[in-house]
Amino acid sequence: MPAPFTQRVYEVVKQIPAGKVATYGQVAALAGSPKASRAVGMAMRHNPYAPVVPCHRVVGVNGVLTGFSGKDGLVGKRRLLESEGVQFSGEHVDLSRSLWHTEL
DNA sequence: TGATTGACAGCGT
DNA sequence: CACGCTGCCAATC
Repeated sequence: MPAPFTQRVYEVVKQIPAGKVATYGQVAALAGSPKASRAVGMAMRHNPYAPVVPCHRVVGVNGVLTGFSGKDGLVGKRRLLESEGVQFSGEHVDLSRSLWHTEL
């Protein structure tokens, strides 16, 4: 049983709609700690709730697909996100169009 | 049980 | 505009 914070992160990430992405900082903030972005990454890496938690929809601060499952694997997930409707700009997500608007 | 690392983010130089 | 340092939370050794 991981920390309650991890569970909160899991619930937040779970709520990310298809075609959009959220940053670690955003998820961490919604989880209750804006500075716990690293802990969010930890939770995603271990992903004890996979595949319930779409960790591929969680990106870095600039929408950079960092981590996940290997550098090469990012390419495939990038296409997957595009299939969901996420707009990509080169090696990063177009946050201007596909950043998850949590305030809705 | 204690110390270090890790899928990050923000501010300063 | 690019690079470096610090702060935070959780997990692993």
